[in-house]
This record gives sequence, structure tokens and C-alpha cells, in this order.
Amino acid sequence: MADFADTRRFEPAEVEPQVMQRWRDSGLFHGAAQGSSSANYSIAIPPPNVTGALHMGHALNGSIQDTLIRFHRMRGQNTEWILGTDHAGIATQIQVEKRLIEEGSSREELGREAFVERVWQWREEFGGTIIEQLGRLGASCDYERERFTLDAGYERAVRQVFCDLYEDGAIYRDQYLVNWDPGSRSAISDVEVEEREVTDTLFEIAYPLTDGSGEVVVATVRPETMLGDSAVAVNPSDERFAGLIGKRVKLPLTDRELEIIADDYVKTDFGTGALKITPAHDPNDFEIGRRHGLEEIIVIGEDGAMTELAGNFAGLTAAEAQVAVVAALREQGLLRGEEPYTHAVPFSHRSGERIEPLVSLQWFIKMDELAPPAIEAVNDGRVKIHPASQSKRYTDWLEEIRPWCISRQLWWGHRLPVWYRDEETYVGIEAPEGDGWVREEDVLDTWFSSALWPFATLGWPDKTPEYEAFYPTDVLSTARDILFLWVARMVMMGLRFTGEVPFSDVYVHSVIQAPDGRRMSKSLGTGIDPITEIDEHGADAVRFGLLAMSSTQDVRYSRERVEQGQALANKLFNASRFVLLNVGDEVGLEPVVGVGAPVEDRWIVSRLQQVVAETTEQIEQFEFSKAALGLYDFVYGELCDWYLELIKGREFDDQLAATACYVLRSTLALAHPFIPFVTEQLWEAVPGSDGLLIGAPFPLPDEALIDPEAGRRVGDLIVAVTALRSWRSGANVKPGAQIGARINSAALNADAALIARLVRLDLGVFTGDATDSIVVPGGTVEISAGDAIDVEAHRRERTQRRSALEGEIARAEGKLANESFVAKAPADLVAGEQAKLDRLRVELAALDA
RNA sequence: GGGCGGUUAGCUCAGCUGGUUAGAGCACCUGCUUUACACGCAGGGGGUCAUCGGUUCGAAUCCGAUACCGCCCA
Repeated sequence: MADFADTRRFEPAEVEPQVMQRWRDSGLFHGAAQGSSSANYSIAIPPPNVTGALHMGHALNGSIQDTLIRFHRMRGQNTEWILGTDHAGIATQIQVEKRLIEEGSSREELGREAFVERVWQWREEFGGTIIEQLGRLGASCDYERERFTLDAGYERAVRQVFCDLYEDGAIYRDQYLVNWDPGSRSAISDVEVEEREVTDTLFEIAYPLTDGSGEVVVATVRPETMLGDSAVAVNPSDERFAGLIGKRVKLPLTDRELEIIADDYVKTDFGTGALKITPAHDPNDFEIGRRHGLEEIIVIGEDGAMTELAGNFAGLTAAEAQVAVVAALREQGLLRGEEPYTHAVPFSHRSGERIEPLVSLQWFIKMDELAPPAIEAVNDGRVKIHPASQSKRYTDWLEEIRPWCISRQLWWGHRLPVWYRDEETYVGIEAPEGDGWVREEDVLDTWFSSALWPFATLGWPDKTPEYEAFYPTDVLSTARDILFLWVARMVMMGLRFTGEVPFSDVYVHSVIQAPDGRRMSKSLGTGIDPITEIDEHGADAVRFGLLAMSSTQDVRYSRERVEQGQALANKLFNASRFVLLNVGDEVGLEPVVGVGAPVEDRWIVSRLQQVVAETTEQIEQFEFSKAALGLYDFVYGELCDWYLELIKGREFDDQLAATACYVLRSTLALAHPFIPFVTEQLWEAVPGSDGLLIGAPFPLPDEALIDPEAGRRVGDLIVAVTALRSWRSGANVKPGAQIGARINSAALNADAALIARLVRLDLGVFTGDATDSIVVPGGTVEISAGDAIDVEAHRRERTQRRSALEGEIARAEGKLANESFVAKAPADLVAGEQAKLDRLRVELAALDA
């Protein structure tokens, strides 16, 4: 412990590593695998990407989860914060591939086995970064039970789930249109796609009717896909084409003919009103094609090049083919128009390349059986989403869910437990017996394994002690964008495989934006590194700041809030210092607040009970911002500004020492879940503390210590002192000057000495000639020190005050003169208005006296 | 195109089951080596609560419209 006499400031950088080490050594981060999950408290961290580094979202989410975990641990529950990382298929594979390319190699050159080995090496070397960074934040997760979504045990859970769903008939293989990412050469999910505005050229192309009676003109931004057209569609209500439905056209550049079909999807006011249908290369065309049983002709391959089916254009890239097709059409005189066209185009969030929609053979999970129970779980309250407004987004998404494409053409990930031999397909946890079996090359979507996180981390499908003790978990805290991607899938998988919801509460936190309102991102250069912020302001400050600035909507990063947290840590440090420099090593453990105890002791102990009750409720309601700011208000606005100032005039006897240390210990314990480092350090130094604060009980409010009379008295005292200080300031009285005064107020008599000390009044030298009179609760304070007053300043102040009072009086009089108000407003409100008016009139009269 | 959210002090945000003199942090002004803290203390200035209309005795708060900003879905 630092020597308090010499240290005037809290130094986070010195304290944090030592305190973190004491916590780790205590073993309290590691929940005991015993007891029931209903009695225990557990949170599964949303596993960060193993390639990742801590960003503000992680820091906020870590602060939230740690506050919850520490709160419940202090409340005596056996707690477990399940920690680990996600193998992040595409992101990790790309990361390692980049290195190989730098080395002049490639994954193809290495071969699958050596490549995967290389990724594991990479993970060994760099995969621990984000876990270490969480430690800097003070996160009290279970570092001993760290899990990885590719662990051997985890892999077994994944295979089990795959096989069970396959046996259910929920997993199947099909030709389907997927979002093909040419960059990562894999299918990716809808949520990994982002739409961007792009200006393309809209080409109009003539398709001649086979009966020679004319032509149909279609509009498209992808002329090269016409080689895969299998129909032309028009809206059935479109008069322009009424006679053409059922007729045939010749598809230019090929020797094929297409039928003109009718489908409601076609918009009559877009383009020419006639739509070329390419089922294998456009999502909408795919739907129409399936409705009409059209052929799916694949003309663009997975390598982004035109296939054999593209005839003369085979081998060209899609872009080259577009140029060639347009040229050929122009030559044949079939190009009817071209104009710039701006529209939203899908791009891969992973590789940044433009998505090529194409039909390929993929594995899918049907959602028909899985989604309804997950909707039900939220509707009936087994899973509560906070804030509740997010529930609708969750259920809306699940209600419209489509089959989930789970195969990815990657090497890094869970390889599907599927084997082929000629026409046979085998699905099983272990490889099939016999020769000639070839294993499926594809791996599973990373989210497939992540969806099992809350139970696969605990040893499922075995009923391990960890599983029994901590599943289902209690809370899942996450950002909004993960609500579908992950939360919904966890609920579906949890219900299907464990029969229980994986958590009872979902807390959806703010997204922290850059101070200018843009997204925080590395590529934009708008990111702020939480570790830098911790280095500069301390982990407590960053935690407090993030919690204080967060809300139910997105917020801009506010360094001022972090600095507020830093100030709070320092304030607590110095408040403790003040008490500790005045008490000995041995103090009584209970506050002394019975009859006859000083009013300020009774008051602060009473207020503490109320603040503890409020903070407890706010944590339970996930109102972290209110809790953090409420704590700040208590420490600054009550403990330091008033209580510590009020006791400065007293001798630190045993009673005061016991009470002050009790208040200090309770405040440190109350603040610990939010700002753990400074509170832990101070706890050790306060007499009466036992063991580490992280393992100490959270304060329980004691009704018996709530003291309304003390509350009224100190409340009046504060109003009086504030009024008198304001008067002194307005009258330009020298700060040090003692002013002769007499207090005429029954409400304040008992506490006159305290008031006199705080305002530097000399109650003994009142001359009897009042030079001024100040309204205070229950009466007035008369002042008799004319010399000390700056007459000019005083007059200005009074003039200003008078006009303010007159304005308020007029307003109150107006209200009370309004018959409707008196008749219709609640009686106590009217009475309150009258009382206010009376008070204001008294004050105005005193001003004029 | 559909849905949701926002617009309150110079900045970042609370308040929004209708009734307070509309708050906080930071910034700003004045004063202060006051028996912990200048990462401090005391006092103070600053807001027609986006705009327009409605409901009501009473609207930052409820309803409708408009403008601008943002997010999600198609």
C-alpha cells in the first residue's frame, strides 16, 4: 500500500498490475463446478474473433459483463464468466493467406493439411492478444477455463449437432443460389454481405420473337448473364405484352429459344417492363425460376470465369465477358440503349469484393422446426431482451428466416462430418468403415459452432459438473448487430439440444461511435484504442466512462466521461486518504448513529442505505449509466462536499472513526463492480476490511438505518449554507471574513454551529442591527457586518434577485388565478403552488426590508 | 419501398407513466494555497427543449404533419 501521507493522487498504472495479480491469485475468477445453475450466476462472453484486438465495443461489453459478474460474486453467488475465442473461419484464413503470399507462397502450394497446421501456429502466436487485453480492463473472467471453438471437445459437440440435425432431416444438401464471394472463394451468409451504391450501365437488349413478328426489349446491368437466361418474364397485367405471353424469343448469341412467361414480380415501370430471367445468377430470378420450374444454367463458375455453357465466351472473366457480349450485340444491331444506373450492389464484408450470386451445391439447415420455439421463448418471457424494443427486431427476423446455408469453401474450420463413395453419402460422428470414402471438403459456417457456445464450452454433450453448475447461463450481453447473427441462433440451438433457453436475459448495449458521429473503424481511421485510453486514464476511468456514456441508443465516444471516471477514482482515493490520516488501525465495525449521535453521521449512513438500494436496482435493471452516474453524485455531492466537510470540525473519536470507516468501506464495496482497481487498493488500507474486496459482500440496505429526521435537518442545512454562500459571493464578502449573524429559524437551531462554521458566521458578535436578512428554511439569517459588504455588488445582486422573484411570483399568481387550474388540477399540486407563492413572497419581503 | 430511432446549454448526453425555477459532465466567467483532493473548493453565466399544428387547466414529455440526421430490412 502506498504511503498515504505522501501520495496525493491515485496512480492507476502502478496499482493495476499488482491488484490484477492479487485477484488472479485469489482463485475467485474460477467458479466452482458445483451447485445448480439456478443458484449460480454465469455469463458466456460473446467469443471475440481470435484474430481480433480489443476495440471500444469489446471494452464496453467487457465493462458491462464484469460489472454484473462482480456484483453477483459479491452477493455471494458462485459465478462463472466463460471466456474464449471464436476461430473465425474466413477472417483467420485470410489473415494467414496474406502472410503466405508475402512469403511468396500460397495455401494451394502448402496443401490443406500443412495450411491448417500453419493456422494453428499462427493462433498459438497471436491468438491470445484480445484475452490479455481483457485483463487490462480488469475483466474477472475465468482465464483457467478459456475455450476455443475448434477445441477437440468443442469439435465433438459440433459433430454431434450436425449428425442429429441430419437425422432429423433438418440438414440437407441442395443446389441453391448463394452469395459467392470471389475474394475468399466461398459462399458467405446474408449477414456477411453489405450493400453499396454503385453506378453501372443499364443495357437494353432486343430479343427477336421467333415468329418474326417483332422483338422484346429487356433491360439489364449484367448483359453477360444473358447467356444463362432461361425465360423472359413480364407482368401479367401489363397491356404492352398481353399478346406475347406464351410466345417464344430467340436468345441472341446462342442457339437457344426462351418462353415469355408472366410473373407478378416484374415491375411494369422499371426498365422496359420485360425482365430476362437468369435463375443461376440472380436471387430474384432464382425465385421466379423455381416458381416456374425453369432450368438453372450456370454460366459463371466459382472462379469468376465463364463456364463451358457460355459457349464462345467460355474462359473469359465475367467482366471481360460483359465487354465482349455488349460488343457482339452491338455488332448484331441488338443493343437498343445504354444509360448510367445507380443501384445497391452486394459486396463481401470479408474480402470487399462484389458478390457473385450463383447456384452451387451447398449444405443447408431448414429453419421450419428450429425458429418457432425461439420466437416463442422471447414471446413468453423465458428470454427477456433489454431494452424490450429490440424484441420485435428479433422476432421479425426469425419469422422471415430462410434456410441457412452452412457450408463454406474454406480450409480453416469444422470440416463437415460427411463422406462420399460413388453415389453413397455417409454422415456420422466418426468416419465410416471400409475403403473408398472421401470426406467432404467444405467446413461449417463459423456461426454454426458459435451457436453452441453457451453449452459446448461447458462440456456438452456430456453432463459435466461444469454444465450442471453453469448452464443455462444468466445473461448474454451484446451489440445490436449480433442479435440475429448470433443470439437468435444460440436460442434455437440451445432449445433444440438442451431443451432450455441458453440465457434468461439478453442485454443489447450501445454502439460507441467516433466523437464526430462516424463509425469507429480502423479503415476510416476513426478508431480509438481502449488500451491507449487505459494507459492514459486508468482502467477504472475507461470502465466508468463507457458505462456512463452508454444508453439504449448509439452514442459518441466521450473522453470527458472517461475523465469524469478518472476524477472519481482520484476523489475516492483522497476521501479515503482524509479518513485514513485521521483514524488509527483499530476501529469499531458498526456505525454509531443512535439517539444523540451527530446529525451528519445519521444522515450519511441513512443516505448510504438509499444509494445502495438504488444502485442495486439499477444494476439488476441493466441501467448501468444511471448506476455509475448515481455513484458519482453520491461520492461528490454528498460524501465529499458535505459529509467530510461537516466532520472536519470534529475530533476523530472512536465513534466518528467507526462511522467514517463504515461509510468508506460501504462506498468502496458499492463502487467496486464499476471501478474495481481503485476500490480494491483502498479497501486494503481501510480499518475493518477483511480479505480482498472482490470477495467481500456487496452492501445490503438496512431499513433501520434510514433516518428521515436527519435527512430533513441536513437537507435544510444544505439549503441554508448554499443560500448564505451565494449571498456572500454576491455581496463580494472576503472569503476569509467572519460575519456577525443571528439565525432565526427553529428548523436550523440545532445545527447552527455547523452552519456557522461552513459559512464563516460569527454567531457571538451579532450587534442587533441587521444590515441584511437572508431567507433560509424555517426563517431567516440576519447579518450585521456592514463593513465587509461590497455595497455596489450587493445592490446589483439584490436587484437581480428581486426581478427573478417577481417573475416567479407572477407566474405562480397566474396559475392560481386560473379557475380551470384550481378546479381541475390535483389538490396537492394546487396547495404546493400556494405554498411556493407564500415562500416567494416572504423572500421578496425580506429582500425589501 | 417498408420499419425503427434521433433532433434538449458551445460539445457529449440525461429527463419523455404530462405539473420541478428543464439537469449532468466537459468547456466558459469570478473568487479561493479553506486541517483529503487544483484530476480540487465556492459562487455564477448560458437553453423560445428542430419546425408547424392539435389534445389539455397545464406539453421537452401525448397525437398529427414537415425538415434534417442515423440504423435495420427489402
